[in-house]
Amino acid sequence: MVVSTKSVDRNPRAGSRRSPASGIVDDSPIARLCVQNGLKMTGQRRVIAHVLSEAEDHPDVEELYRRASALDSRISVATVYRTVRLLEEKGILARRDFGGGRARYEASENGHHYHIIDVDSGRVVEFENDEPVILLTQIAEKLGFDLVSHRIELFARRRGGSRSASSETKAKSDSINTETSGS
Amino acid sequence: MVVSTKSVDRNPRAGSRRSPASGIVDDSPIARLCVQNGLKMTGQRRVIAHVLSEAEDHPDVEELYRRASALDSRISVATVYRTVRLLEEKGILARRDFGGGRARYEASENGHHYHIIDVDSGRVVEFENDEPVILLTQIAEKLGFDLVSHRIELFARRRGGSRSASSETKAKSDSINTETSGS
DNA sequence: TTAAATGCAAAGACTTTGCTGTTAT
DNA sequence: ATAACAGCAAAGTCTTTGCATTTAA
Repeated sequence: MVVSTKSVDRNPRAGSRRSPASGIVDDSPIARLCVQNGLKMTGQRRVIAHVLSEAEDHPDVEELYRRASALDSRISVATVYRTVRLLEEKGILARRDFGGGRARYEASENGHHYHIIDVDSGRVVEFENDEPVILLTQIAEKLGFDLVSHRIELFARRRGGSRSASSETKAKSDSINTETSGS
Repeated sequence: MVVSTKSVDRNPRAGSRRSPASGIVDDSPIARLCVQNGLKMTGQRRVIAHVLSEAEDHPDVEELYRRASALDSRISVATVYRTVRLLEEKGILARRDFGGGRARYEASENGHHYHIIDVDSGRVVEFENDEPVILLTQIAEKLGFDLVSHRIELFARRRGGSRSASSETKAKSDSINTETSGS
């Protein structure tokens, strides 16, 4: 969906820069986090940061490369790989595994949430809920552990009717990645 | 640990066979499941089935190959890969992903349980608990889904004291696979 | 007898890396 | 000026597969 910010670059010295190849890439939340983490903001990195910030789904490297390339062709997949790795180490990005062999990414700043994968369509829906972490923390405790992190993925099928989600739910549907989720 | 059954092959026609190369492999629970699923019981498959049945941990293909080869050298990794894939399709094996790039396996017949990965040692401890599935089923329902399956992994650290697990817990510690789980 | 299974090596899919040139600071 | 970064292609890791051969049923 990529709704770009498109603010005009009125003041070149105000920190807001753009990629030499296209004028549509501006500073983004993730680009700012990069700076805060002492990373150099190259044109490529700025584009990738922009793509990541705009992403409302969980793109894999190939998809990120596709989107970034569309904005600036001077980007190689190696750079995308290196960038997501770096950003993951910095805690800016979170790597996900929804099955299908390739890693998928999303901004950490999106807050903590879980994923439910529609087994029929491959679509990923996010949801927030405090109960799992409470339960799992208790379980870990009973086993003599302190919970450091956890992973939950639900694989499910849309129920017949289309009863919409309850109020506490924020459901962001993924774009389908022609996923190779075959048997 | 591999505590082999070692029953002497007194009656060659009684269905209990062994690998031509070594006398220690006999029918195993998983071998029986193979037969029930109409699979041919070759010497290699019998050995692999035996190894899987004896495994108390979650070996990856390389480890399975190592253990199987120790019992019968006429086994190739390709066969191990093909076998675990086949057995997974038949529902006999469950594939796990504990992070680290390689798939790990365990017998499905071990029943439903979850895993807690010790982030310090890499050891995997199993535990049973009915609450997560109840909670997650409810959550899925609220989102308009019917839960098909789910995945839960806890990453945790042993708590200072060694307060043992509560009564409802069956903790099976994994052998450490020199896991490359470092970031 | 014959479909299934195996071995071996080649190939695939995804990811990392060595090296050299470029660039943000 | 210089450490970080990027591109490219080679290499690495895990897994699958084509093909000729063997084998269980």
